[in-house]
Amino acid sequence: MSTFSIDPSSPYTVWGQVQRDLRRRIELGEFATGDKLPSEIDLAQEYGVSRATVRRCVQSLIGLGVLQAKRGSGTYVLQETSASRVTVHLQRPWREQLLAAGHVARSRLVRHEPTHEVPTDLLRFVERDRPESLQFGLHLQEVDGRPIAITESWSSTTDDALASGRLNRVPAAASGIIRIGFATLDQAEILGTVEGDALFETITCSRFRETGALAELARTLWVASRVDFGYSRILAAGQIDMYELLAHGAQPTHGNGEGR
Amino acid sequence: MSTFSIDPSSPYTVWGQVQRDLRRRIELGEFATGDKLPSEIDLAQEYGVSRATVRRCVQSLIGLGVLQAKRGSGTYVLQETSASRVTVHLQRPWREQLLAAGHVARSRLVRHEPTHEVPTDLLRFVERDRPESLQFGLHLQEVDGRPIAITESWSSTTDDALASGRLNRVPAAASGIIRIGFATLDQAEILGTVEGDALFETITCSRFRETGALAELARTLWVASRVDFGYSRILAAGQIDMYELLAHGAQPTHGNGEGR
DNA sequence: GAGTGGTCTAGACCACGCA
DNA sequence: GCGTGGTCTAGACCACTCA
Repeated sequence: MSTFSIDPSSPYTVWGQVQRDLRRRIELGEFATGDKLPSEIDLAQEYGVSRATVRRCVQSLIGLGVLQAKRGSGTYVLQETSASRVTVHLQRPWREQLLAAGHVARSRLVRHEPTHEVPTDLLRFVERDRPESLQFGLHLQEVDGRPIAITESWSSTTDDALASGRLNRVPAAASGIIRIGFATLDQAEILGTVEGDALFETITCSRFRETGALAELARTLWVASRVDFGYSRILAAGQIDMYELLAHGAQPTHGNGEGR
Repeated sequence: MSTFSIDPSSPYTVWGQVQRDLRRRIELGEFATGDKLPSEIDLAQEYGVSRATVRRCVQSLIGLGVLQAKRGSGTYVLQETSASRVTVHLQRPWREQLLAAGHVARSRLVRHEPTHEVPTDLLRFVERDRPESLQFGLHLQEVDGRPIAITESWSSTTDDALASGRLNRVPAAASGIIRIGFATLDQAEILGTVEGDALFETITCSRFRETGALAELARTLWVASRVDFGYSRILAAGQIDMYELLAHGAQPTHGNGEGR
C-alpha cells in the first residue's frame, strides 16, 4: 500500500500526480513486468479520484509503452525487454535490421490490388511524374508476433515482389518524412490498439537511380508506443556514422527523465 | 448549419464522427484559416453530444496541428502555411535548414549550468565514456515566433558556444533516436501547449571524429503538431539522396488520408 | 464580468474476457 | 455471469482572455 496522496494544491494536475506515483510503483517493483494492475475502479478508489482521472493517466502510460490494456481482462505491465519496443533505423530497410537483431519480423499482405490510384494527399510526394495507376498493397507488419505497423504501398514494379510480401528490396534513392498521426477505428483494430492512439506516420518515396522514375510510394503507420526510430547525421561529404546503439544491441526504455 | 447528425449505431465512435465532420467543414471552408470555432459548449449542443466528446475530438485535431486552442479566448483554425508546420531534416543541422527556407529560427537559452550530471536515463546513449560532468544548457527553440521545441544538452565543449546559443555547429559524427513522449506540465507551459500533448523526443549523441570523444548529448522535445521530420535513405556506399521536398519548399499538410 | 478552454467528478452503458 | 476496459453524459469549478 502506498502512502502517497494527491495534493490538490499542487501545480501538477491530478492525473499527472497519479501517473508519477504509478510509474514509481512500477519502477520500484510493486508491479512487476507482466503483472496485472488493479482495475481502474480500484485505482480510483485507492487514490481518491474519479475513474476518468485514473484512465487518463493509464492511457498516457499505454502510449509510452509502459502498460498494455486488455479489454475484458485488465491492464498489464509490459516487459521492458526487446519484445516491448523495437528500434528501427530510418536509413536502412527495417526488416533486415530486426531480423539481424534476432527478432521475428513478418510482413503479411492484407490486401492487394493490381491497379490503384495514388491518394490525393500523397500526390505532393511524387510531383515529378504524376503516376497514373500503380499496384496497391496493404501490409500488416508484425515483430515477434505483435502488430507494429501498417504499410500502404503504391508500387510501379511489375514483378511479384509486392504480392509475395518481399517489400524490403532496396530500390535506389529513397526519401521520407515522419509525422504524428492518431489511429482511426479501422487502423486500431488491425494494430491491436485503440482509436486515437498515437501513431508515427512515415511516408517514403523511392526512385530508381538510373531513370529517376518512381519505384514505390509507401505510407507506414507505426504504433508509437512500440517503436523507436534511429537515424544518423551526415558528417562530411557522403560519410555516415551508423547508429551505434543498434550494433550494441541496446534497447532504450521508456520515459523522458521527467517521469512523463 | 450542417445537416450532419451522429449515428449511434455506426461502428465509428461518436467523437470520431464529430471529428470527421469538423474536418470536412474546415476543408470546405465553413471555418477558414484563422477563424474562431464555435465554443465547445455550442458545438456540443449542435451535435447533440456532451462537451467531453467534442473536447476529445477537438484535442485530436489540435494534436494534428489543424486547430489551436487559446485558453480564455477560443479555438482557432490554424493556417496551413509555413507557419503552422515546419519540416526538419534529421540528417542536417535543423536551424540552418529553416533559415534557408526563409523562416525565423531562434534558439533562446533558458537555463545554463557550468557543470551538470547526465541524467541516468540518458547514460545508455554514451556508454563508451561515462562522462563525469558536462555543461548543461536548456534552450527554447522558436520558429517564426512560435515555440517548437525544448532542447536539453550536455556538452563537453569549453568554448562559449553553448552560452551564446550557437548550438548548431556540426561537431562530427552524430547519431540519434526518435520516440514519442507526452508533455509534462512544465514542458507544456514553456512550449505553449497543454499537459499530455504529444511530443517527439529526439536524443542525439555527437562525437568528435578524431578522438571519438563525446561532443554533445542532447535531448530535444518537439511539439508533434508543429513539426514533420524528413530523412533520406542510404543508397549505395556513402551516397545520399537529399530529401527533395525540402528543395521544392513543399509544405505537407495534415491528415492520414483516412480523415483522421 | 461574461465567455472560453482546462480539469475533474460521478455515474451510466456497452463489448469483451474469462472462469 | 461477473469483472474489465472503452465510451459517453451531465455537471461542476477553475484560470484565463477580452471587451
